[in-house]
Amino acid sequence: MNSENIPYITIQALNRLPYYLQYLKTAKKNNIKYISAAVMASDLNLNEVQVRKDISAVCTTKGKPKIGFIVDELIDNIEDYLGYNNSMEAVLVGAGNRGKFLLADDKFEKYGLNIAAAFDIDESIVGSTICGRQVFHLGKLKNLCERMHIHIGIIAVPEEAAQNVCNLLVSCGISSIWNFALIKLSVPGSVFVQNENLFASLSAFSQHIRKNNVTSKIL
Amino acid sequence: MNSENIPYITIQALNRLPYYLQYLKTAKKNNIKYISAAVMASDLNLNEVQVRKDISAVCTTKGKPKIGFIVDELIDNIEDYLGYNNSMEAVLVGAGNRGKFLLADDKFEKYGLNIAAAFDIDESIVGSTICGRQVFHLGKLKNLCERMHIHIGIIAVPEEAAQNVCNLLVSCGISSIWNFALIKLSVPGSVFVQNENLFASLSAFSQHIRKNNVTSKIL
DNA sequence: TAGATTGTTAATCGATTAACAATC
DNA sequence: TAGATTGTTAATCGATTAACAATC
Repeated sequence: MNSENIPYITIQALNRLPYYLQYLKTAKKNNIKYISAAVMASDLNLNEVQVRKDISAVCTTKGKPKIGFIVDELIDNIEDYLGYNNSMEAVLVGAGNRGKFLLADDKFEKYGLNIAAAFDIDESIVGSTICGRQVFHLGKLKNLCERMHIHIGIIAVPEEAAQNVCNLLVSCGISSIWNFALIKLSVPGSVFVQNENLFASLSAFSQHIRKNNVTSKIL
Repeated sequence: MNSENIPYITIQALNRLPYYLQYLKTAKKNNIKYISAAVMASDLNLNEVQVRKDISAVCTTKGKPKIGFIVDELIDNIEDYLGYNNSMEAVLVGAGNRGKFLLADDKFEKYGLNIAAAFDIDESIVGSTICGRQVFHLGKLKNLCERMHIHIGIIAVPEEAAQNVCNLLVSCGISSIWNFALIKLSVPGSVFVQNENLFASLSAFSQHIRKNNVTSKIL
């Protein structure tokens, strides 16, 4: 599938794809060859029509009445869509607590994001190797980005430093930024920023627990 | 604010709260005492009415025409809502790559989630201390949960192990689970599960970049 | 054939945005 | 007072769900 043909789907649908993929791979391991949208929906606690719509938006394979979808083809199609076979090179700024888990979890690489190198200014980290990636001083960022033609940057520094790091990345030719700091970055119009909020889900979790007074109910 | 009075708000609004909070704290540092919804909305790239609705859902403080809201009061109200002053004790299962960053980032504690201890079965990790928290063998889970009256569990193990760990947590009296594995856990009706999908945002990021052919445009 | 399952069009539901009256 | 800003009611927009015809 070339990138011109990738249809845009909603963020919500995109969020469901990793669950479909994990589910289908488990099914495959259990030697299941065919699967219906109804079964997937029920196992994943989703609406049946939603599953069918998501599949038809992302997959070229068609389901067959009475049979369903071919598990192998669904897996291939979703992996294609998510870019498994289309790895992107990125640099990570901030190799402290926030950034380290990006280097550690190999799922990120499987999802098509390959972190070429990490950068920091903390002398106690600079020069070390984390999960096979070297940590360089921030001063070396420009040289490496240009030499390796990297145009994706990940910001995993404290909020106070994020805008400055962002400016530096932009000056190094970075055109897409994945931002883990909780601020709205100012960037030129040509630069794309995707914000990540690690605390969103924690807030929802906390709210539910407090609301239901879970602790005091149990005690 | 006691937990009976916490109004439910939408997930979307909840996701915006951490941004409001970070923004307001920065404003406070810059000695800004009053702020209008319009200014907040513009700085955070949000709709003005949305900001006002979120504030009125979460805060007891009222804005004043021509003046706006008192920054200090907004901060206090949002922190109360998010449970800063209402810490919950939790156990973490899986102190490998996935789990470590939860121990490392002190923001989680600030958001009201205090991880009392971590558990694993990997003998190379068991017995070590990560960011001040001891890593115990999974066999000691029940004893600790009961002794410390802990009812919140975090699952940060591989997908294959997640359901078993979940069952174990439930048998230890855990009633709320924050699940980082990409599977739908089977739990008794009384147990609450919040799923976290670290790859959702990465998928959206990848989609945008591929769609826009950013790399090839630049090269 | 009968019936299970797909794929799509129409209806519903919920969140966001617009319009506007109230108020300092 | 005039005008900036709030808070709320109504309109819009978009995602989810329901209904149903097509098909193996």
